[in-house]
Amino acid sequence: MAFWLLKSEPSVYSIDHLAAEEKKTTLWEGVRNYQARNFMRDGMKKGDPAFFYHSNCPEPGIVGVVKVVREAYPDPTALDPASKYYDPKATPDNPRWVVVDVKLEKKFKRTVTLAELRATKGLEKMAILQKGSRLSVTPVTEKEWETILALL
DNA sequence: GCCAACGTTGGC
DNA sequence: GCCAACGTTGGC
Repeated sequence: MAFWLLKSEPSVYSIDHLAAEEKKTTLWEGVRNYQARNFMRDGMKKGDPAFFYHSNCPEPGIVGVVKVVREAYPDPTALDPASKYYDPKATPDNPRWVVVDVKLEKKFKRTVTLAELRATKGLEKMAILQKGSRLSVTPVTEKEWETILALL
């Protein structure tokens, strides 16, 4: 089993949006970065847990845990001209972009803030803490996972 | 809103 | 294949 971190701007899609979904499940759509896509396509397996991270907001940080409930398949928004994620280079034969389905497992009672992550020993290597890191899907080690859960 | 860091695009 | 220009991200 592998551990992950999924980043989203809460003004676009927050953990509360996910909580409001029927079945508390959503497809992680709109990823348009090859490295992030490859993590979803090649790395994320059914049952893998992932942190839900809020970025670009007043209090950036980890707000909960989701679980992969369906492995990678073509991102329908890439093929939909009406979608803001539409990619004219994507075709049904070569969909280019993928999504996974994730289900809300737990919303934390409080946000584990970015500042707190930075101040915690053992998390220095996390992708999210690297300067200029913009990947929306990144792997987390088991140790990092447990370290973060222990902060709660 | 600023701005640094980064990925992508496209001319050559 | 290089690299400048451009657009986007995301913390502050």
